[in-house]
This record gives sequence, C-alpha cells and structure tokens, in this order.
Amino acid sequence: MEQMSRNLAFQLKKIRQQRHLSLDDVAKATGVSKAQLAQIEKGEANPTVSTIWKIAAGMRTSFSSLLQAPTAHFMKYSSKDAPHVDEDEGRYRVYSIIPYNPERGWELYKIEMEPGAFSRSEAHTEGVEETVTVIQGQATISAGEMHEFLEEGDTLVFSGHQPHEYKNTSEKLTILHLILQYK
Amino acid sequence: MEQMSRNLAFQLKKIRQQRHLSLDDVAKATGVSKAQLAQIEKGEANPTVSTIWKIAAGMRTSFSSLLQAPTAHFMKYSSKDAPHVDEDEGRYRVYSIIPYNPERGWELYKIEMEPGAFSRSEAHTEGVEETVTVIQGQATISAGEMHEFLEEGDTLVFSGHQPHEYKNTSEKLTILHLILQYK
DNA sequence: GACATATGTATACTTTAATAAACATCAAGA
DNA sequence: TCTTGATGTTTATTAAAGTATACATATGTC
Repeated sequence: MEQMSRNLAFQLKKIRQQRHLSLDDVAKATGVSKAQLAQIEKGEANPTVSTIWKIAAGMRTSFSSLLQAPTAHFMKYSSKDAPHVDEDEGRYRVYSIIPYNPERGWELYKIEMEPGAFSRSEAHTEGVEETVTVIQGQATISAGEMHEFLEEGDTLVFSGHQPHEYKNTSEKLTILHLILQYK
Repeated sequence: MEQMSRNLAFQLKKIRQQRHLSLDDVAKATGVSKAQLAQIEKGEANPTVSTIWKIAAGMRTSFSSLLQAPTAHFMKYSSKDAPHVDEDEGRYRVYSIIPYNPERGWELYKIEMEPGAFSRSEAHTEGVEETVTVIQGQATISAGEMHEFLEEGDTLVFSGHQPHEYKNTSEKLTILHLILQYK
C-alpha cells in the first residue's frame, strides 16, 4: 500500500531538512533525480528497491530508518466495508475488522456463530498465535489435544500451528474477537 | 544495489518453500504476478515498494524479515579499484576500502599522509563516530577542543559532529585506517 | 502409453518509475 | 528595479517494472 510511501516521504523530508539540504544536494549525493525525490517526498511515488537503496546509501542511513513509520496515526476502520466470509452454511461468519499489515504484524477478526455453529481450521504456518475473546455467548475451542470452554469475557491464547476448532455450544448467538499474530 | 534484491530473493523463496507453496499460490495470495515473483526469486527483479508490500501482506510477514540478509557472505574488496580523493595538494590521500552500505551502517577508509600533510573536516551530521587506527607513522588528531598524538598501533574514537583535523607530525609517510559509523 | 494436472519458464505487451530539461518562484545584492 | 543564483515544480521522454498469455517440463493416474 501507499503506507510505505508515506513513511518514506516523511523520513526523507525529515533527514533532508535536519541536514539543511536541497533537493539538488540529495540528488547529487544519492544519484536519484531531483524530480523523483520531489515525488517521493510528496508520497506520490512508488520507488523501486534500488532507488531506496541509493537514497539510504547516499544519506548514510539504513533501510529500516527510512521506511519507519513516523508516529501514531489516527485511523478509523469501519465495519461497514469489512469483508466477510461464511462457513458452516452461513452459520459461522468471519468479518475482517483490521486487515493484516506488514508494519503491524497482526490482524483482527470478528466471528459470529449461530447456536451449534462449527468451524475447523487446519494448522497454520509455524509462529501464528491466536487470541480469542468471547464478546457474547459461549464457545468451546480445541487446539490439538487441548479443549477449553469459554464464556463471555474469557480469553484464550493458543498456538495456531496445529489443527483447531471453534464451536458454539450455547443456545444463542456467540460473538468472538480473534487476533492473529504472525511472528 | 542488487544486494537487496538478493536478500528478497532468498527470503521469499525460503518462505515459499517452507510453506510448500507454488508460484501460483503466492501470486494468488499476494496479487503479484507469477512472472514477477519468479523474477524476484531469481534476484533479477527490482521491485517497487508496493510490490514488496503486497508480498509482505500476502505472506503475513514484515518488511524487515523480507529484506533481511540471509547469512554471512564471502566478499572480497580489492584495493585495486578503490576510488580515492586527494587533499592538501596530493599529500593527503583518502582511499575508500569498503564503501557505505545501508545494511552495514559504516564505511572504511585508508588514509595516506605525507610528512606534514594536513586535513580539516567540518562537522558531520549528528551521530557520526570516527575510529582512527594508526597503521604506520604518527598523527595528531584534533576534534573540537581535544587533541591527541597517536603512534603506530594507537586508535582514537571520537564524535564527528564537530570540526576535526588530521595531521602527520612525523617525518615519514603515515597510514591510517578510518571507520565512519553512522547512527 | 496417453491424458490430465500442476509447476516453473519464456515472450509480448502495457503501465509506470525514473530521468533530463525547461519552467516558476523567491530572496538577496548591486 | 533589475539581475543573479538557488530552490522546488512541471513536462516530455526513455527505460524498465509488472501483467497476461503461451510454452515447456515434469509427475502422476487411468
């Protein structure tokens, strides 16, 4: 996404201004054209790795510091446009609340389960951790050989590298929040 | 440089193979074309940030882990093709032994000073550290208000954010190794 | 053996990143 | 006021990133 372009925009501009350099100076030091640098600082560019490399090298800085997110944002995610997927004939519904983002490293889902609804997931890749909180209702969660019954307010954390199951063992609609954390 | 492309090539291939995915799988998960992914894995591509973002997001991984250098290399730098710059009418010569590299964060120079040769540097940007080792001869180094006389085998470390001077106070050729470290 | 499916490679094309040069803007200094 | 120089912006062109499609090569399976 253009998230990264904005980070780069911010960091480059910051470095350039801290060092009191003009676009021409930076162009000369990095070998990247002035026009392109201007575009990058405006966040209107989608540079290649080699361009970023040239900037990092010329400015004597690192990739990470160039691509670092500046500070906290103020970002609203609306459940209106949250995409969702159904399972178990529509009785198990998964809504993506916050999609995965490489900077963040995790994603957030809301899960709605009709009474008796059931879902089974195969083992994810190594290093995935699931954190489930029961917002409403009750659920039984199994991972490998372990089983746990959860009520409203309960939270379970488990490693997702093994097959696991979600089941609504109550008589009413159960709502979960699921955080998937990737290493 | 294509250093980064190689890191990306290695890391992507590693992830893909660890997870037993085909290029088509990754293409579908990331939204990046199979052809481009193949190129990237061969290290023959120079992807844009948005492409890397798509890969990181689709693979549920981070930028840093994708761009991480895999393991130690085995890389020879020849002093033959080391560029050099002269000062003080050719009596102060600076050879770049290892050029700056964003992954490394520092660079190495060799400095040759004829007897009496002299060089003055303005303050560098904040966070630069200089490490000077006398390989041969003697030198007097000043940084701000501090002065130090160095003989063969001596090393001096100082902060480069103030004006500093190098001078060969001996009767013979003095050779220094200079490491410039950037924060 | 012939067919089907899956996987990586090569090729033709479209889109766009990157450059270079001209242009606009502004602040000294004569 | 009129230059002059420095700085960022705009525009036209070129170089290459990215896509889509077709191709080659296996690896089963009937």
